[in-house]
Amino acid sequence: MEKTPRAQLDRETWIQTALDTLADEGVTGVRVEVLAKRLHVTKGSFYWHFKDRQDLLSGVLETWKDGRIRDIIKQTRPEAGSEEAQIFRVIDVYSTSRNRKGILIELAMREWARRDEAAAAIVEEVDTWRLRCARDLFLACGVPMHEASTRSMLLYAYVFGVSMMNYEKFDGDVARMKDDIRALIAHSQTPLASAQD
Amino acid sequence: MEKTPRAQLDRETWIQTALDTLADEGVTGVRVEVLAKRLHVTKGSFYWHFKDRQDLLSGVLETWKDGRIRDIIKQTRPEAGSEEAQIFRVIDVYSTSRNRKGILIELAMREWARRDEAAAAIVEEVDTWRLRCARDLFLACGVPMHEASTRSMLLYAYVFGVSMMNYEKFDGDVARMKDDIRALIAHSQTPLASAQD
DNA sequence: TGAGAACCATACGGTACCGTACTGAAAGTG
DNA sequence: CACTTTCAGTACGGTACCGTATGGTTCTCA
Repeated sequence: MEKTPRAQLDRETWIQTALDTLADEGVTGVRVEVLAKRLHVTKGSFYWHFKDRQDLLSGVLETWKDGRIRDIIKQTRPEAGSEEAQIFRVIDVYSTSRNRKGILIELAMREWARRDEAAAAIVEEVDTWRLRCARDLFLACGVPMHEASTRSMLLYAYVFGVSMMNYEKFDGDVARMKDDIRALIAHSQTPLASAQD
Repeated sequence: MEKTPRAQLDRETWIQTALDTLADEGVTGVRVEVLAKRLHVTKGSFYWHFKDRQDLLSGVLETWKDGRIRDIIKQTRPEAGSEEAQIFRVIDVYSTSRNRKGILIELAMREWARRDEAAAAIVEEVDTWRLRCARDLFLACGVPMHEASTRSMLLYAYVFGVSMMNYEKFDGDVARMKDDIRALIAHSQTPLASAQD
């Protein structure tokens, strides 16, 4: 991940390392000298590429925003007939244990946004894109406008919320519960059909 | 809130101040000298009441756990006939902008739990209590077991998730959406009835 | 009232950061 | 080959913490 002892670093490498650290430790954990140690250089390098720590953090925000918006557009690109599968996929991206790093970054960004105006603006922009794209999928499924808005909101609140819970000791069949919840969010009128078998 | 210049402090006061700071700044923000400044004393006081910073943090965890479990038990105490109202109330406690401080502490605890075993264990214990109590409410409404588990899980994932989102720019009628989501989570088979009017 | 306990202040050493100034090396360019 | 640009290292001052040691108050109660 971070070998190549003699290659020159660039802004992008620093930002990626900052994102890794952000996932593990939160914003307060992305510190100049810590990143430098992770990259096996000294901070002399850092202050060549960045004005100061805030400059790095701004770069992190931009990089994250661009990536998230690009991803959501790709995932919800119109594909007539497979809209429901796309909805399922959007749910799975952040609610299954795959993509653990993405989930951790997501949570760290929101923690950051609670205490920083700039981060809050970025998260709001990303959330708005996601909600609109998900709503369009519901609309393409024939769901009326207001209900489409409501379901996309429930969808994202659920995926972010579930990634924050510790439910291991609650119920053995978590997988089945998650399937049922996914169906409840995505389907229209007969939720929890699988609860009857 | 913190006047009374000559009153003696006790453990409880320090822990409450720590909880306030936790809500605002997260765990990394509860620092001994910062709390001391907030209480207008020096850390000489702190180290009389606590062995070290970790001792305080353990106290915070215990205090929070006890309060949350007491609250959830009170809120879900069997009241024949008003189970649905109780479910609504459980949703509202953490998904409306009232109780802002409680929500912030909740989020900070989960952030903490991601990086600390002890905090994770406490959050898991609290979550398990809440999920079980909510499930019992659904059972009292006549919902079958597995569906009751599923709905209580969706309930908490939603309330914690929505408290983390920035959706102001998405849809004007957030209040109506929240009502519909609440109905979708709580009611059985005809969700989003209000979407038809 | 005087001895001890309870509580807080002061002062200190140690660590982990940020940001700056300056030096040094390597790589590109005429 | 000089010469410049691009990058990284070293060294420094400053701040904000943690935890300890020790001393000073104020309260309690025999």
